[in-house]
Amino acid sequence: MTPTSQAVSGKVAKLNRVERNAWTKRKIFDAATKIVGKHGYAEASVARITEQAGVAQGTFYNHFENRQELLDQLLPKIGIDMVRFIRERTGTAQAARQEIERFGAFFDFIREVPEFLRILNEAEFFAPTGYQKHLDNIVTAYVRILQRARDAGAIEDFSDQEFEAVVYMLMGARGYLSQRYSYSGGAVTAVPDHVISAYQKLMTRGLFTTSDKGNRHDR
Amino acid sequence: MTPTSQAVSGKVAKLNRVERNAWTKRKIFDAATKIVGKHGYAEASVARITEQAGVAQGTFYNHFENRQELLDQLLPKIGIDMVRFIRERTGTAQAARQEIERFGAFFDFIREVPEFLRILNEAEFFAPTGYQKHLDNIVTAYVRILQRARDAGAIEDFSDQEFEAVVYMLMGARGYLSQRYSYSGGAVTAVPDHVISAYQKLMTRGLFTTSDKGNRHDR
Amino acid sequence: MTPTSQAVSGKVAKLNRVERNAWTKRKIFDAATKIVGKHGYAEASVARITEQAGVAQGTFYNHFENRQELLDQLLPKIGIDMVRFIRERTGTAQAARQEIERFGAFFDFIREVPEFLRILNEAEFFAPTGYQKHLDNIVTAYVRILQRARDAGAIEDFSDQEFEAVVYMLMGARGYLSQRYSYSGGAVTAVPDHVISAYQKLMTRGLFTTSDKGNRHDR
Amino acid sequence: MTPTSQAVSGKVAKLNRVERNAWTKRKIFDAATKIVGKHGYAEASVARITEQAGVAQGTFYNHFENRQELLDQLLPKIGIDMVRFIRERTGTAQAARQEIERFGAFFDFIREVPEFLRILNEAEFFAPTGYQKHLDNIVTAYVRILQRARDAGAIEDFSDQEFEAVVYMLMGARGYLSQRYSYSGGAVTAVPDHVISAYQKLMTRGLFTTSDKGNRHDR
DNA sequence: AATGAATGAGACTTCATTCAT
DNA sequence: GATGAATGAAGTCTCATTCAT
Repeated sequence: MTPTSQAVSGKVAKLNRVERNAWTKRKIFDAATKIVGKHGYAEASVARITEQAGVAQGTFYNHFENRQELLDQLLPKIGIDMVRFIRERTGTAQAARQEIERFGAFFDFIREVPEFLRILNEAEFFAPTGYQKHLDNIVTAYVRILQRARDAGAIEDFSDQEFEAVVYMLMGARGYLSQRYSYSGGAVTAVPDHVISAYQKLMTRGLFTTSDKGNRHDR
Repeated sequence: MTPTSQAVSGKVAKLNRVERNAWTKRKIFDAATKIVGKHGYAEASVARITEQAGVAQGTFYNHFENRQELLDQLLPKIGIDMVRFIRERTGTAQAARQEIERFGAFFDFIREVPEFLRILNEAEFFAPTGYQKHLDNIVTAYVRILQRARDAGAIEDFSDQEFEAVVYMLMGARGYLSQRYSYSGGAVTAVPDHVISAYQKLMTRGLFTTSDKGNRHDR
Repeated sequence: MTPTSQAVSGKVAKLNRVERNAWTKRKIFDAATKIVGKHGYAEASVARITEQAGVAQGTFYNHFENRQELLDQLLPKIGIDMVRFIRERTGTAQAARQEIERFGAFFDFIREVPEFLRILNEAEFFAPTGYQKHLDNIVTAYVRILQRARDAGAIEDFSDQEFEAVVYMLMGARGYLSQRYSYSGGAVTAVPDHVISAYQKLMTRGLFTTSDKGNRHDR
Repeated sequence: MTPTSQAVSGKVAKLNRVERNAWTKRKIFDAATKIVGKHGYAEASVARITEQAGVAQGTFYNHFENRQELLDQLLPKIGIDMVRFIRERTGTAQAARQEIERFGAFFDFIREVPEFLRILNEAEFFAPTGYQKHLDNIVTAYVRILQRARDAGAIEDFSDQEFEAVVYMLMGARGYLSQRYSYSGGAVTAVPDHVISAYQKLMTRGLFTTSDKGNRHDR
């Protein structure tokens, strides 16, 4: 389902009780990810999820308190995968360059896990609790990144409070851009170059010091 | 309901047929705006809307083909009010300053029409047709503003395609910021100063030339 | 609509009150015939009929007590046209031959007035009063025909009561045959020859004396 | 409900899951038969059927895809009962005599299963799929009977194609006769003798060879 | 006589959740 | 723990008819 969670690929011969239990729960979870990712939360009825998972409807309630509980776990789970994915693809270059790398990695992740975009975008309304949890995760991590860049002198003149607002703007920008530019004819596509360059100009100039002198006009 | 459309404040003694018709449609429309704004699209059943409007359920279908048609009209309608509202509050200062004025006016509008935020945010899923229409309206208008600023020399180095991406980023930034900072304890509040300053720094430096020299450090 | 009722083909310049009244009623009637014939009684809502007729819904109730009243007039009206149509196509040959002519003329009428079949078949449930009226018309006329044939010696051995039963059988046979053999690919088609020959054998031998001697083996 | 399916006469103490399931489905089916038979398809709303069956509306959809699916099963199911019923009452006499037996048995069946007539007659419009299935069943079986009679020399001069038309005529005759003569004052009654004699004369003389010599005038 | 907006009952269907087996 | 039938509330939409203009 996600790059880091290799799909369970078949019934293993012998499982103890705990393993069987976890395995069933996992089947349901993966089924939900698949369905929400492809058809949206609204289509993710318990009937449909359990059918996809190959278990009975009643089984669902042995593993989750209710439908909402599962739905609220979806985004934070994948969100963590995303953070790890992006971190792994961010080098040790200048702060401004790193930000562009993160931006690109975000779109790479969308193509890697096509379910993510839909789960992210709809979560706000269909899984508000999970959405909030995800946002908190991202904001916390991102603000820390900005703080470090400020400590390193790559950012000046922004307070911690302003950093939070900046992170929301970055997330908003990515969210809207991904919706506009990640799809084409039903398929998930790479983001166009002019979008990357626009982001680069706006955010690099806006956020980072140009004491990485000269770079500004090189681009 | 909206700043420019003063609420019909009571049954006028005599209305001809056309007026009565329009008045009923308006009652339904306003009821829907109120309900979606307060409780979201999902709660905006025809039963609830017509009850709020004080008409029978069947009456709804004399004025709208179906529930979705009404829902899809909500956002574009208010969106136009918003554009007008912002335009009226934008002066003739430098382009960068105007952008900050627009940003502030956007948040003023949210407080003026508290329904807007929810209608905007949920429209993407519950009224996709209307959402798209609204986006098109905004992008068209906004790109034109940016082009004029470029013509005036206030923006350099951005192509038309990049402008479109920029507008999506601006909209995304506002959308996420408004969700984070416009509410407090259930009530709609003014956006904090540090959010405005963060936006100002990021966008002014990122988008506009500082050939309005020196200004950069004045702020 | 029917062969004998030439469609009113346009607004005549000046009509007095009575004529205008009749003209409106006629428009509604024709619209109903068209709709029921093409889409069935179930689809013939007052809204649809009046729309087709080009009048307002309320106008309907100036001319008909209610929807059912109109519906019940449809079949008897066309039924009379049918009787006349068949009579005109029945010669003065032997009684048995005349019956075959009537049978053929029935199918000719269906092709002439394609609305008839549907109106006839559905009337039993959607316009029972009209259906009964139509049946009575047909039975009365048909029994009289049979009686005359009996008087002429072409039929023996059937009582008046039996004649009524025979007429129901003839009508039933035609009804079922028309449903089975009058349509082909959506269009109304001529009835196949083997159907006519089957009818001819069954009814001629069954009903009429073969004192028209030898004929039986001629065919 | 039907002669061959004795009604389940009360909740049996212990039923396993499969049996309980079948029992519920059966309750719904029987309720529908009763309602359609007494009040017609149009009155057979899911609400009414489930109320009659003593189950919740939602339960209906655990057993039938939708309302139409059940409706379309009604006639073929009873139709099969009818065929069996008639076959059991048909002896080994001459072909012509057997046909009269079948005719009489048809009317006996109507009295045995009073729901049948209404279900049959309305099915054409309210359950066309089921109606077609029923017709096919009947035509197939009936044509075979006629073919065998022809093989035995009891019928001459009819082709297979003509047989099909004949069967439609027989069915039409029965259908119309049953509607006319099976009811009296709301109750289902035996068919009058003169109807039987009329059928006997028409069909015996029309269809069968009188090489069962002399018989013709014996009756 | 014509209009057409308003009415409101009632239809089918979906779905999260429960619970006996 | 797994099952899946049962539940019943709630949703959208249709339509014959009325009535003020």
